[in-house]
Amino acid sequence: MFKPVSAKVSVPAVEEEQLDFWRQKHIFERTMDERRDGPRYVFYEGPPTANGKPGTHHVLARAFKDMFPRYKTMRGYYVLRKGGWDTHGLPVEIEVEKELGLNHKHEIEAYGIAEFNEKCRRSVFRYITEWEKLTERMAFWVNLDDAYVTFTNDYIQSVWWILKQFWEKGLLYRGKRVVPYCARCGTPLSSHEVAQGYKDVADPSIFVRFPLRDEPGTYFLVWTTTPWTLPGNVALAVGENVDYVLVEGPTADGEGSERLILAEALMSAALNDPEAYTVVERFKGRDLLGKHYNPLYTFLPVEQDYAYVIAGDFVSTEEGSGIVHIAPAFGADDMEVGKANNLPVLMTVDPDGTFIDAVTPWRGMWVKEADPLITQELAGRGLLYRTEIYEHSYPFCWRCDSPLLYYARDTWFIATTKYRDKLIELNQTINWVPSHIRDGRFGNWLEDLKDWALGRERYWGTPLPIWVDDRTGDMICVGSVEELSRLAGRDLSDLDLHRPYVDEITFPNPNGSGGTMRRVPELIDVWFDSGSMPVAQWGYPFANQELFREQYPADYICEAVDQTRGWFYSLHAISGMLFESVAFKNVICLGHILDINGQKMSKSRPETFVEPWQVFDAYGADAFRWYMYTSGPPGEPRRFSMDLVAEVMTKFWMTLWNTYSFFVTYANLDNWSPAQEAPPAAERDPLDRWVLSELHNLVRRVTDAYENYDVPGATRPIQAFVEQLSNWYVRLSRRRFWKSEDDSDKLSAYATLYECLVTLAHLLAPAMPFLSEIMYRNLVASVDPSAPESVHLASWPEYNEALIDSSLMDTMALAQRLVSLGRAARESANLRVRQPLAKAAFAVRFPAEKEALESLQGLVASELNVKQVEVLDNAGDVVSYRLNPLPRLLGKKFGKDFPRVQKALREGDPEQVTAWAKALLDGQPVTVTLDGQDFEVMPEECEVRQEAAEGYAVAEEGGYMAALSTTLTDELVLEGLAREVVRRIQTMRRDADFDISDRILVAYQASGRLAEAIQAHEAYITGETLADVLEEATPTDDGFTQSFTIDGETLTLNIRKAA
RNA sequence: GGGUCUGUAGCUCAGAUGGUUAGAGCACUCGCCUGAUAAGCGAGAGGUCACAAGUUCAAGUCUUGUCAGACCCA
Repeated sequence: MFKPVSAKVSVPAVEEEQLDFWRQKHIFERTMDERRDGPRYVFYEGPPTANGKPGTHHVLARAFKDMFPRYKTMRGYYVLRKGGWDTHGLPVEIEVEKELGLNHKHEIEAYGIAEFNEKCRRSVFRYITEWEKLTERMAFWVNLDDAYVTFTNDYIQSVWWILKQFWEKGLLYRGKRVVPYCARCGTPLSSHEVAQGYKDVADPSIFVRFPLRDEPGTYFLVWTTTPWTLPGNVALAVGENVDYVLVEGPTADGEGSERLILAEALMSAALNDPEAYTVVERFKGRDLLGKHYNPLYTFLPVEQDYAYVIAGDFVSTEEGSGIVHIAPAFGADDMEVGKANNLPVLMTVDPDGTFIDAVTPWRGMWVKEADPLITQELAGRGLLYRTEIYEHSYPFCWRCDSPLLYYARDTWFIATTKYRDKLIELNQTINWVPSHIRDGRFGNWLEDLKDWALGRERYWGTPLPIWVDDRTGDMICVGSVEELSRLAGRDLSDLDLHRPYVDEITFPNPNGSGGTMRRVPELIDVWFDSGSMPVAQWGYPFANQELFREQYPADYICEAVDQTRGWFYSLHAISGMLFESVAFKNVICLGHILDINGQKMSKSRPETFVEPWQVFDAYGADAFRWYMYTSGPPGEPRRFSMDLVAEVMTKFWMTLWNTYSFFVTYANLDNWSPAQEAPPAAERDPLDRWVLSELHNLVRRVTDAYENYDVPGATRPIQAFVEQLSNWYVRLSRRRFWKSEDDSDKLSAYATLYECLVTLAHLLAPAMPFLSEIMYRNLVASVDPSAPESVHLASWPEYNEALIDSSLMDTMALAQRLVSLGRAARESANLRVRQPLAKAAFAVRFPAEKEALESLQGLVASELNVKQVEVLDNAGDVVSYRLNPLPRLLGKKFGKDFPRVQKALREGDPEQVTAWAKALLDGQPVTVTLDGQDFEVMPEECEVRQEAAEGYAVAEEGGYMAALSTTLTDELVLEGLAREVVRRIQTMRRDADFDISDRILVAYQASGRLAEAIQAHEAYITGETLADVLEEATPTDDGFTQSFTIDGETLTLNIRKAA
């Protein structure tokens, strides 16, 4: 006996039961323990930060992370799933600053770095319980008890070790980098801080004349919105392929003429009075390269050559003049072309945002305040051409609201560019899903690789382990606590490796002749932390050397697509530079979750915001997960709402549940068990053979999809199969289960449906861990003591090629199509399905289909409730023909002539068409002659459509036709009425809440033809309704009584349970 | 400003290699069926396949451009 399964079910309740079972039996731990000798499959968990609540997008990522470890476990692999937490970085600091009401770095230092960092450490796990609850509830199996945590000394020490490897390879260096910088707060801002602070503002912008050194009276016309950067100017940039012009026009005072160089496309926008100028010469940007101009200012000494024209691919002809002023200290592009051309960096501004003393006219002045004064000063020298107001969006500090400056700071870099070719080469071996990421978003990023700016001037993070001699500048990179202890001359194994404690460690220069070594103030980028996890999660190389080797690199990782430049990159770069190996072999990049309107889901729009727990509580985790897998390609953004999960519930979860419930109900009634012998598959009913063929084909498809990391391919076909199983196989087989004789057909039906359900439980296990477990435990584990206790400990199913019969599958698809057409024909003639008809005739497209139809005629006949099924008879039933040449075949064959041939066949003379049609149906080729040219058409190249004669109800689609004979004999009418009576008794049984196996007594009173029908079909009616007695009698008060009118006849029925 | 991706019915999505009259599910209307079902079946309505040019006998599909959205970078 199986445990009874009610069709009514509370999904969250049954899922909670499974959670209890897994907890009590330690199933998750056992998925690893029992596979310990298996081959390794390695999954890396991209560490989330637990200082915010997990949301729907986390369910998405975790659902995708979970399925492959589960699948591979079922394939016999040992899959260690170590969790991890990302704990350092600015987002954590910002939370704590808010909490403490701190706004500036100096306030943090006044508060105390030790206390501040202690707050950070504690705040990291603020929502850890929420994360753990969510992870468990959705059944993401990852080991959180033994998770790696990036703030531990062991982790930091491994990161230090990596940095030291890079140091020894000469990859760590100090250089200048332009960063968005708030001068008032004295700190650079990270990109997400900058993104918060954009505002639309109107700034003054100016066009300035830069006089050519060798051509007096000629000027470059240059546009800028930041006059304060002009004292830092060292070059001008042009687009090499942009068209430029030299124009001549009047000077401002109208007393002479001057010559200006600017982009041709911008003449009308940039020139004061474009009509007044004439073009003297045209050239490309590249013709201007190297031309010198006289610098506007010379506040700082310069040794190398400068103040000439260079090429910049960022030069735009959308606005300005097409000639861009370059100040490497104050722009990222500027810095880059400056480096490339060996230009100086003129640092004219102090870190507090005021001009340095050397800039004498404006020394000590806040740069933005100096803007109008500089403009004035240029005007005084006749170099100002024009001023205007420019509206654009500009970033402001989100804390203090002052405008950010782009400002060059000294910082530490990793020379990733030295490994660029290696990283590109390694990337080619990674399987990216979707595949375009490899050479697109990620590949482009590697092509444009810049050195990794590693340093952060902050507090809560991994300290950069470089100590500098305060006298000689000698540097040491420390790679372990042991090494630091040795240098400091004392045991530091208990030292907290964070600031401020690590800053307090100083020591004399080990070369004996220097001063004191002190740590540099920087921390490192948190992305370096998470990218180090393949090594640092094990504390390698200080511990777990074996484990590391066995768990590197990862077979599979999965995160959202924004990690392309985040974790995916940091993993890849560190791994490539450290080991010249990839860190991961397969990766799925997920698109983002959007709300139902296609906008980013936000709590500020509560009507479209969905919390994960709402979904778990309403529909459970399986339906939630299933939606994520099946709703579209993984890399695409997906819209999300409760209703979409509800659809999964009714269309898939419930359909499968009820098929399962149906099976268990009848198997228990019949005392069936899987131990009972059933006929071999080949000897079973065609319906059984068909569904088994579909099943084994499904196993093949799903397995292939899993092997290719194709998630929709591993899930959507299961849904389609379940639909077929429920609405075709079970619906058509129902009678086989409730026939009372224990014959071999019934055993075949049970064995077939059982195999389908058990196989489905396995195929679904990685995607729907709950429902698959419920089914498996009841159908398998409860009856077979030797079977694994959980489906997640079981083996993945194998398919049997011999059972896959593609012609049977085609045949069944044809039968379904013809039945559907037959129903449409009934509809058109208003013939209800309960009314039996004498005949259904079909037109099919190919001779093979004729045989197929014949092999399933019983099934088609019973579905359509007709006595006879046949293929249309050309002689009698068909009145006309139409021809439909098939473009796929004939288009290629006839090329340009195809449209003419097509027209001739489709719209030709009816007599000719009939002759052609008959020939084609006989398998003969026909020849179409057009303008003396012959075109031979083979039977398979042209479809023949047939139209039925009078007396048929007809429906047609795509070359197929169903024709139902509409003539009703007395006999058919009586049979139809008997079915009406059966249906009404069945409805009454159900309304009376009888058990499906209860036997009943029926009394009736009926008029005319109804009475006749009941008498004629008494055995049929009693058999269908489990009636012991069917007698004409006056209804008593006993039992249930109801009256009906059917086709004008009256009927009163009384039913009660038999004793 | 640059890169990658996307745009097919009111909604969610399918539509190798160009080829018949562009499909499914949901939702809506009408009808049917029901000893498993939160169900099932049939019909109706709903599409200038974002737009425009081009290649081709033939374009949702290929090319180019434009527009819109998402993400990343600047």
